[in-house]
Amino acid sequence: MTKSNARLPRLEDVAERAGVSHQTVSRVINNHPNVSKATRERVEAAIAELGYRRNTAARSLVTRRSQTIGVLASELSQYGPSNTLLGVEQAARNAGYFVSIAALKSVSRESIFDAVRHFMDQSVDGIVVSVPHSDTLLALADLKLGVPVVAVGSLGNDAVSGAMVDQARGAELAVGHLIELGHRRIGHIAGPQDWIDGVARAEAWSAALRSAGLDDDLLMTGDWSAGSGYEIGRKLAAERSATAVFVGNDQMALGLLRAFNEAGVRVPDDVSVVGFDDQPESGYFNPPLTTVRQDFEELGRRCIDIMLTAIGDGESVSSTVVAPELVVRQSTSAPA
Amino acid sequence: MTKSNARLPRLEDVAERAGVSHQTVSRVINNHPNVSKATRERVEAAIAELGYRRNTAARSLVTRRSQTIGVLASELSQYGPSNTLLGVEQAARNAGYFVSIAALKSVSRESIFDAVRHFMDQSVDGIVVSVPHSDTLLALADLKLGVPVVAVGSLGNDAVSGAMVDQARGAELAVGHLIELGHRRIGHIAGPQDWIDGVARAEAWSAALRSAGLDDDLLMTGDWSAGSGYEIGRKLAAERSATAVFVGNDQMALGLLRAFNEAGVRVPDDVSVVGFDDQPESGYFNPPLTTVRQDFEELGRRCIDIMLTAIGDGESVSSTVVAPELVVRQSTSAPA
DNA sequence: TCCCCCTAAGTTAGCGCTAACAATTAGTTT
DNA sequence: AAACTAATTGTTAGCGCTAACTTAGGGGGA
Repeated sequence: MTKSNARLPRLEDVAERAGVSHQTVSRVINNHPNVSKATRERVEAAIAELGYRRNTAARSLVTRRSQTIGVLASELSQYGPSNTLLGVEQAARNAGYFVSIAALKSVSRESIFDAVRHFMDQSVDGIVVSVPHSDTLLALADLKLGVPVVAVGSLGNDAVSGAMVDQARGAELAVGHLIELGHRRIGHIAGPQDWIDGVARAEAWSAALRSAGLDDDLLMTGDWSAGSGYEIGRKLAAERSATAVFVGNDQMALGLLRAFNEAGVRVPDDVSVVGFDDQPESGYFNPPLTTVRQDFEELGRRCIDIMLTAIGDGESVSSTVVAPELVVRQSTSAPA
Repeated sequence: MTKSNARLPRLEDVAERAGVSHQTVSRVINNHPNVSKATRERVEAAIAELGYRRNTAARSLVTRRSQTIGVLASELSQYGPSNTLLGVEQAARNAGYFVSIAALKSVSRESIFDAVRHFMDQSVDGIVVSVPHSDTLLALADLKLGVPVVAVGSLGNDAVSGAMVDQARGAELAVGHLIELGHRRIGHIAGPQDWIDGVARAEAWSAALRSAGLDDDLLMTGDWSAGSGYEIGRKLAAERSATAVFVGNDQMALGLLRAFNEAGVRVPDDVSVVGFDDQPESGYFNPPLTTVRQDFEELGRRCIDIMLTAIGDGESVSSTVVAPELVVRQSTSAPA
């Protein structure tokens, strides 16, 4: 780790010091069998003494693997995606991989291809795609990259494998909670319908209502932002059509809460609100938000599990569906 | 981009097709002078026809540069750090660099060394450190890595260069605004005092008060979380010592707002509150939060500017201090 | 005992690229 | 036109590593 002007030690140097051939050293660092215990120890000592570290470029050149996983991500400034990245990075680094990142400011075919080209230039061993737009996956499936692609939040898409939080279950939990409290008119503020999760939650909301014999006509669509939740909240406050709202994420719920507060609609007395995500702040909203918790880090870890399997470098994967959890706080109660 | 079982084309193949030597092709892709226009065009055509892409590993092996910048980051799930990463990634990719990331779950000497070792194994060309603890920089300065280190949020530390948002100016803006409104008892909820920004904001708050002839005795310390803001808010609500509070970040401000609301303290009628960061949600707090905006992406971009200069690959840098901006919303007013 | 086989090493040949040097051509200058 | 210079292109030698092959020693079965 200390800087020095002298050349860094290489296999040859270690070999010389240990009195073996460079190939034997290579065998030791790659855990090949057929190295006697005595030599192995001698080599390991030499490695430690010289502070030898393998040259990644040379290794990549000959193995044609970079030990690097590319993460293609968008919306990185948001809670979910950034935590997924955290999980991915942690698991990948633990497994000895480098994590290269390409963040998309805007999601378009062009920007995706750009990022993918970037990764191919780096000859990544695999690409984790954390871009929650449904058409992204299709675009990528078309590409036939020659390396495994694992997607965050995609099952049901045969072209690309991935891990996901069970969105349907989460929505069920939220809606079920409201129904149990006695609500009969339950609206939904959905996320954009070109987002996988946006669609999944809206569908599950609708299914849960119908299977309880309730109407699913109170559907509105926002863009995940607090601002859009606020706008919709103003309308909702004027109409007073629902006694409860299941909101697609916590940020829109925050906007909704703000609009209700301004309009004198009391939460939960007049209207109950359930969010989705459970960001760290949600417990301090006004009132503290009942919401559905997603374990994004776990999601990221699972993606790497799948990736390692695909690369042929890990155990087979147990499950690719992460269970969500309902967190009840003070934004829900029985209807008046 | 299409997968094929055949070997990818290499310099040699392009050379053959263009009827030149492989070295000439190398000259073209590296923009060397002394290549005639005619040959350059011929080579470029051959490159396009074959879909040639340079092999990074081979190049790295001989140049001893990886075209990779390592980003050592912590607190990535938060708004500021994740947006800084965004700016870094964008600028680095634009400049033709790969971005490798190591996220720290906990900040300790051990975890930092681990991450640095990881980067050295990858032979990154430089390391951007986005870890806001003051002792991190010291630890890194000790290390003498042999590659440039650029820190996010550090001036005044001679050992490591970096870009920063002008924290003092930001605090001045916030406190100045409160003083102008007529407040005389202005408290501060500081961030942890082992964070560079936490210290800087607290000091500037204190300085601004004193230069206006006011007392700076109402200082409390949180941990940046909404929870800590909430706890402090409960105390503050009971004491009623301040007519205005300058809070170290927006999340703590959210907790404070929640505590005040519970305790029946009206904002801004009873107490004015100013935050710091301007997260996208802050405009939808209850009430919408007056706060100091930081341009994190710009901060990240500046870091890469500095890095490129250090690597010897970019123009010299104009300024390394990013100006913050006061955003006035509804959480501040003249004292009763 | 001899032969076969298995283990533990060593040797050789690139991976695809760039830097350094060598060679050729064209363009001046005297 | 000879002799020099500058511009352009080609040739050679690795960068540090691993895969594939080769060789040198034992141990066991006939």
